Amino acid sequence: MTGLRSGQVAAAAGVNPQTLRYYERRGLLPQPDRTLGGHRLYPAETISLLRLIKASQRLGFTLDEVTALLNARGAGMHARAAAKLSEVELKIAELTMIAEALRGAVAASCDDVNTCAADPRCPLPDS
Amino acid sequence: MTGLRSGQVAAAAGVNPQTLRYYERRGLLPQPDRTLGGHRLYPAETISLLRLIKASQRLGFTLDEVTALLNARGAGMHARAAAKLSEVELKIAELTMIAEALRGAVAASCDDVNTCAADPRCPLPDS
DNA sequence: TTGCAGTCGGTACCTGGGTACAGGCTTACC
DNA sequence: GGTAAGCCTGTACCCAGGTACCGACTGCAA
Repeated sequence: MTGLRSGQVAAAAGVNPQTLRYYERRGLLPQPDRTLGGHRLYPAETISLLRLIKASQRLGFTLDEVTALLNARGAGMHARAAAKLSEVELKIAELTMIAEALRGAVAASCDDVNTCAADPRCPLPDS
Repeated sequence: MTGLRSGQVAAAAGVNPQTLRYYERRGLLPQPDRTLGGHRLYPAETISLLRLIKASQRLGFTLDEVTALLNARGAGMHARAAAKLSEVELKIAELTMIAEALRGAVAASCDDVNTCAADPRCPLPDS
């Protein structure tokens, strides 16, 4: 009966204990062993798995995508990362345009949105 | 009793009619005049106001921020745009690092997340 | 053996930005 | 004046990704 309790795992991975049960329901975490009394006993790898999930989220994957990623093997994984890479590149391009527009708004001394929007030099409406 | 009906305004601004009432509740749109029967009558400016709201959203402002923006005058507006600009620039920087990590993952032939995450060359866990 | 922290399952709630539906009224056109 | 389209209010629901609360039970140490 060895293993980590949910609170320990959650603290080690920097996650709310409720989130463990949530991930289990979503199929991101395998069902752990239990004590005789029904308390969960996690293997130590769960902590790195959680960190992997969080890292993938930071890479812009949704939980559904992470689930697919965790079940993927071989070229599937490769293709998904490549697909996500082009998504991220697209997003960077969009944000770059947005930053341009904002720089324009700052430079144009766009002081009052209402009047500025009426001004043809205002970059807001077309962005 | 002149003015535009909600359906006309919504269609002209490319917005769902329900959204007009939602924005009114949120304080983004002023309360319009009404017909004797209680139907809303919008001034024509409402259409450009809606477009301005949508443009601001595309610039990354939340509806709460747009509300504040619409009520702001002078330097407040300027400062907010500048603040949002640095937020956007930060986000671009984050996404750029993420793209780097993904390129790494693709290049490293990171075929199976589980084994790859255990591999010290895998860029996923630290991102 | 007692006491208390930790955990259990189930359910409800949160944020943001809307969208959908129900049942009734108004407006416009023929 | 009939009829259909449009609009009214109010309420409920959607998405993702959790978080909070409840009353009951377990585990562990003193």
